[in-house]
Amino acid sequence: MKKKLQISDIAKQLNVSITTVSFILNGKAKEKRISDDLTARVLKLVEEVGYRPNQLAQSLRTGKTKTIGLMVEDISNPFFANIARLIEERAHKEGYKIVYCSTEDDTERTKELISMFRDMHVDGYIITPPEGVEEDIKKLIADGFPVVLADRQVAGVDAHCVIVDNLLGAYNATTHLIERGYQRIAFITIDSKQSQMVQRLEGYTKALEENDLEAVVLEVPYRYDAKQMIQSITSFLEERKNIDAVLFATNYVAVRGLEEISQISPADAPAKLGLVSYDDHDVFKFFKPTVTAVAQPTEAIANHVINLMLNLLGQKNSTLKAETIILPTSLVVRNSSLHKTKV
Amino acid sequence: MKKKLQISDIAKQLNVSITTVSFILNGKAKEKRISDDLTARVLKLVEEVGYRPNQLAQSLRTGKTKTIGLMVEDISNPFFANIARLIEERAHKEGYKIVYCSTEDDTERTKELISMFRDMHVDGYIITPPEGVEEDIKKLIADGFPVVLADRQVAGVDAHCVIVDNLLGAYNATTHLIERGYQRIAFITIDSKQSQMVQRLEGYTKALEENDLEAVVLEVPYRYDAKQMIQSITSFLEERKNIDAVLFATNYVAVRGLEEISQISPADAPAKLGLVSYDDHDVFKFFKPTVTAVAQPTEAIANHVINLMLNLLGQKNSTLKAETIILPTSLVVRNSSLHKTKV
DNA sequence: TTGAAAGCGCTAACAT
DNA sequence: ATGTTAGCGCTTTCAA
Repeated sequence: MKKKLQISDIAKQLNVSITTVSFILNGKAKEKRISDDLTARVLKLVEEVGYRPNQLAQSLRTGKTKTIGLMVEDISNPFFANIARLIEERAHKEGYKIVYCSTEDDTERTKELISMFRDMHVDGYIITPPEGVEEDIKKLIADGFPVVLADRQVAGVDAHCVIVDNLLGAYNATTHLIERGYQRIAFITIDSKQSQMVQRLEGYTKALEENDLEAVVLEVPYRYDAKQMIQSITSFLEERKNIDAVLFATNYVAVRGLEEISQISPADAPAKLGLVSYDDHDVFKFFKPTVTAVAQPTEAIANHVINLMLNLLGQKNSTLKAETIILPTSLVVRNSSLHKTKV
Repeated sequence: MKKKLQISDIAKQLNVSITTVSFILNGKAKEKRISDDLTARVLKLVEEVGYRPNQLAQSLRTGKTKTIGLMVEDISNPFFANIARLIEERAHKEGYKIVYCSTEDDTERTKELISMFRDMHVDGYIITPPEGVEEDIKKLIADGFPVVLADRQVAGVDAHCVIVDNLLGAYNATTHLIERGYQRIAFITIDSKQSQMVQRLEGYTKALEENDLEAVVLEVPYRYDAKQMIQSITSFLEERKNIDAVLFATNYVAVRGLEEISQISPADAPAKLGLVSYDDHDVFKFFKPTVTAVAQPTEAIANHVINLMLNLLGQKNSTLKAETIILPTSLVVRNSSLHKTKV
């Protein structure tokens, strides 16, 4: 076990004080008017012997860990995985580490994770909040921590936030289906009061109302496992044979729905049933027919989130006024939403 | 900003010394024969005021962070995402935090991540190593850190390791295709010398040799993006029209391959071409025909990995003899590998 | 049974 | 321009 070097070892070898080394290492050489020569020698030795400051000591002393906590709903969902990857990349470039985890949209779990992050002394929090964590987030903000919410808002919490125009996205998707001749369009979503879900429902409803069509909504409990979800969707569709199109509120519900749909009647069901899903997904490119999706601008979301966070982190007091950034979605038209009669 | 409580605040309020509180908090009350009454009072106050010890200070003092570093190839690949989730769950129960990240099989990136983990003072390392990190891992072990390798071995490194029987898995998959009447079976893999890939190739080759069939291998550069990969697979298949089955060495190559195959001739190509992929994937259930896969026992892998790690962590000296655990795979037979003539 | 005090390795105010 | 030194908040030895 190679003994860990300390700053005192460096200082001793060069016959200078610890302070001097510390200043140089922290880029304060100029400011403290330390000779260029000495600065160079210190840096050279540090490099040679591979000295690395003890981060724990640094953090204990400065109160900063250079770490950002990132909590997404589910890191194995490509939508969140992508955003996480992009955020991490930027953060690293700026000298921040990211520690991330999945909330699984579980209130208790999320509270624990927030508490864990506090214990770890992360410098900032990026969160896709489930329901029921309003108070915890308010507390975070009240305690002066930089907080950026992503993907969804939290009512009554004045936090920086990056979301997409969910209402418009769902509205456009629905309108698209109507334009292609579909008339009995169902909306299959989960039983969540999260802002993004509520807004999608509103967009769907609005489009139908404008066209004097009737809304048919199935809310599947979020906690249902794959099998239960499929079952639920099955009986819903069974009982409403006249439905001619489905808009799924989110990709994982759509994936379950597709499993179901491809089983009912592998050959012709997809042909008869119009399909659109919120959130794109790899599977959609493989399904027959390929599935139309409301794609979210993951890159833009990630960029705005990390920019906001870095700004807050740069601030002395995180007193910037809370800013909500709303990004547009785009409709990726594939084969599952062609004109009804054309199929 | 609520002021953070310290251990001294607790001590003061109860008129006892810091030491006493510390002992009690660390479960040494009995050992130090502190009165049950006092113990109870301290615990009660701690609970009431919500005191939480400063982990940074604790770690600095004890040299332990109760954190395990987990580096997988790609956290957004369901295979790794699953393993990571299971490991994290167990680790939490044992009081450990997991900080994870993706190596993307990039040597330099991995070295940096190892170095980052060292800086963070993680207590143990779980790694799916890319090529070229032998020395870094040896160093970790030499320096006395608990290290567990997963999914692949590293030649010349005597580390604890959990893998599957890749040779047998590929052998069985190939034999399965042969039994169903396929004769010109290609193996599409990536140009990696990682143990698991080499072993899969060996299994494929062995099965062919035993049946006097000829091996036809395409090695796609790992660095290729989706488009390049597809292109590479396209020309390979174009030039070898007589191929009647393909064994993909890993799921993401298979996904690219399927994109290609479904495009060449959406209708009949899949029917004529036998398909099996190493690693299961959601997409395989949706493809027409559904794709046969060599499934890895993710749960067992995760369990063995975390058990090994916890054992090492419990040890005073990590001098346990390095142990390699080899788990069996299973063949999930779907429609893409039915008997050739039956299709 | 409990307490005083010495660090863990670093930063930065203060002194020179 | 560089050095001395007091902590950051905790654990643990040694003493009482």
